Amino acid sequence: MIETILIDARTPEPVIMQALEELSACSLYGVDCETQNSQAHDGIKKLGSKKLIFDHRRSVVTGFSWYVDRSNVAYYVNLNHADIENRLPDSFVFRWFNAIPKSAMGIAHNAPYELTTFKQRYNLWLPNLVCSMQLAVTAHGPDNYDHEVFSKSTLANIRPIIDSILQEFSQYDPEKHGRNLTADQAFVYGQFAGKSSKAAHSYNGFVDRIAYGYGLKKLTKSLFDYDMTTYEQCLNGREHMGQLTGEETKSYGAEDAYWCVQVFKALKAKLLAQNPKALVTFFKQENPMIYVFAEAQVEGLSLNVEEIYARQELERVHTAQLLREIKAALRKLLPFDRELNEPLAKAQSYYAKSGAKKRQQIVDWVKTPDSDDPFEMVTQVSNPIGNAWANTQGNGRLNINYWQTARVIFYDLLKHKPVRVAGKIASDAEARGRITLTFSKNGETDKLELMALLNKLSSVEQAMKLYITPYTHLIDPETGKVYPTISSLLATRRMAMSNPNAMQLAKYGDSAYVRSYFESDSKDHVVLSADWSGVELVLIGDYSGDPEFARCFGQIPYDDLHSGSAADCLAVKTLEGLTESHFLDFRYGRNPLNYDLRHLQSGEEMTPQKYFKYIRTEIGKGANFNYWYSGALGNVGDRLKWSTDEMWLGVDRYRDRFSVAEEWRVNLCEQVARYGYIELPDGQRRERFEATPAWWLHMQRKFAAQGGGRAMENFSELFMKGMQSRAKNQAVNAMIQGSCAGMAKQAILRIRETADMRYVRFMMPIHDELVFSVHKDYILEFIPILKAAMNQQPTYVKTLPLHCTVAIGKTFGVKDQIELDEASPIEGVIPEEYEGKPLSEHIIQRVIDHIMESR
DNA sequence: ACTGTCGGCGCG
DNA sequence: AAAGCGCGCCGACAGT
Repeated sequence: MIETILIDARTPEPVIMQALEELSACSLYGVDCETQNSQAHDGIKKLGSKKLIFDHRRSVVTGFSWYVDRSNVAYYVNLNHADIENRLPDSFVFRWFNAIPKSAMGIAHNAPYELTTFKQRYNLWLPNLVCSMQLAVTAHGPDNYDHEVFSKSTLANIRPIIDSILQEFSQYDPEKHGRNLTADQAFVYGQFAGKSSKAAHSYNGFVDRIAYGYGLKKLTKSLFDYDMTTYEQCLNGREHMGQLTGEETKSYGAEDAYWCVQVFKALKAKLLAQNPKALVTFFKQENPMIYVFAEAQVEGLSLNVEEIYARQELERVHTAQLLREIKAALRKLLPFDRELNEPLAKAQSYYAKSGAKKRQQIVDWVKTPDSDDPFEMVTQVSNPIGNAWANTQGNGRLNINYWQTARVIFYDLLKHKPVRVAGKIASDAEARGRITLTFSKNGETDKLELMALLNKLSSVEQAMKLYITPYTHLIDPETGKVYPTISSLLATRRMAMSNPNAMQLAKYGDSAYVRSYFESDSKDHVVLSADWSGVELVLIGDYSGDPEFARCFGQIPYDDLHSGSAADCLAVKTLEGLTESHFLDFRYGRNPLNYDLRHLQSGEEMTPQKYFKYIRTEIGKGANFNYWYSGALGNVGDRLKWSTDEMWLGVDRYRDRFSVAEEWRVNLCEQVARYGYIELPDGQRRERFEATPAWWLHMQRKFAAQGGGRAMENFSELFMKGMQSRAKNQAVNAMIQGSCAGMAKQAILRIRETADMRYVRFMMPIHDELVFSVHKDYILEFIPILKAAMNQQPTYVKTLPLHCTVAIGKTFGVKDQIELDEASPIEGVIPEEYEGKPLSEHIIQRVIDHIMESR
């Protein structure tokens, strides 16, 4: 590290002048700001106990640091530290800002944060800023590591679960059992191999430990073997940065400004040597997005605050009533058997351990008298509604819908045979569906009633805990807005959103209403959303050159790929001998061969039209994604109740239709197995060392070093096989989703250049969808600009035409959004003859007027 | 009281 | 032989 100089009210002017002169002559500098969030609004503070969220509208900049490349000093400025008398006024920030040369490049780690803060507090956009964290994302994935380090690291982290692995896999025979694991085997396998587990004992945990990482401290460690001071060390027990003096903070603050430059230079050099194409993409595509992210955060999203609180009120009353009914329904079904359910106790250790306690809690609650008061009623048991209302936690109380309780109810009290998915006992929505079906077949009405009530409760709980409650905490009381963070730090370089994540708004089902709480920026704006049509599949078609894809996607409007896949899948056994043209008959209500059309889960009879729509999406679209990202049809097969043989028969059928694309997929898998990475057309790579034979050998050695003999060998082979095929699937997925993400970024950047941004604001990306707030008088002009930006993608798509559809509405609500390219008639606005077709400009104007009148 | 882990579910 | 990928977020429990 280098020397750091504190600049505060005591600093002699010549020192300041010298520092600013150095800055004004530089071409590269690092910058970092320190903030404290003690002024955050109450809602965010409430969330503060669970996770750190910045209320950037109220954050106080305690100071900032900068470092000029190759200098021997870094500076830290006291703006709002505890030594009040030494603070410098805001004017210093402007003086500093003005000293930055126009041509200089600034580096910050997590630059959107610096951008947002300087904009919010001083109304300054730091120019030419480059994010060293974003560069790390271009340089490596979140789960990539130095192969040397990988080779040297032992698998010691597996030790906590090694006994259960050996125990469960002692009787496992790969020849005989294959993928058919018992519940306990599946559990322990999942503990180590789980895709989304970050547990220390898991493989992901192992990788996490050795990964380069994205955080500045981890990168500095992995690139320079330097241990930076941590935030906690710097705070040293104090609550926030504002409680430290400038002197106490200076070296911590300045470290960041120094090291982000070093990280930038190291990663840039590495990319220049290994993959210059990706470096170009970084500067022209990935890094410019940091300004988009910062702008989106500064502006935030407008919410209908009144409706949110009204809904909260309503659902509280609703939940109280549901709980009364659930209690009554349970009362009818009690008591439990005297003894615990033996097979369940064997299959589920938590049940053996605490099943009796759960039973007792249920019995006790049922005995508790109901209350007419909703608050009392919803706080009798633990649930997201009551807990948010009373501002409390579960604290060991009964939660009716918690998976353990649910399983005690389903498999103990109601005596349903445990539903298993891949060996593991399940209690999710699908399992509940199957259980309901059984009770329905048996005519067990009391049990059916309970199931229905529990489903209702879980639906309300989900909407409240995922949307309503967090929103009430995140809404800024002054603006009625939320200020989500958008980032692109994912393995595929897709974008993500958090606090709140508006990408995960329900579109169907009971909580779809939440979407309508998201509003345009002002009363004379609309929410405009544009979706690419089938873009992931179009890309597979484009990259592979497959003639069947070309037939489908070679012209606008596209033909329908999902129906053909759906028909193929149904033909395997559900509707034997079904052809695509017979399936298409269903769309128009025809069923000349009198097929028996039923819902796959409930068995309910369906009209041909409804069946068509349902199957096309669930099975057709499902099969397409299932296949290309897995090389098989496991999910679809489960839904269609296929045996293994039937599944592979379905796969053969599917592959036959797309033999060229299949060859492309296989080649891509071979590529990643050979080179350890795949490369997108923009040069960005996704590394998957896990796909290579070298990885296999390393892992074999690592497992062997852990001992355990035959059982461990069997376990490890099962894992390694699974991991290798997963890595290949990830490569295919990264190729497609990564390209889509690049297209979305290109489109957003292009729109900022070509549209009049005084009348349009980018609200958020939703992967294949871009959402804007647009002034009513600018919509007609904007749409062609938008479509050109989205559909002209020379980097990614070479042969097939791209297509997108636009919808506008008063809100983002499903019912409010009016489709402009696949119209549904509205009386007096959209004439009948436009059904399913694009609207003329004249009619679009009528739609706009219609929306404005409805305000 | 805090952390790590897990099941579950919303989206593309 | 093979058996979807990518996320963010919540709440309960177990271990400390």
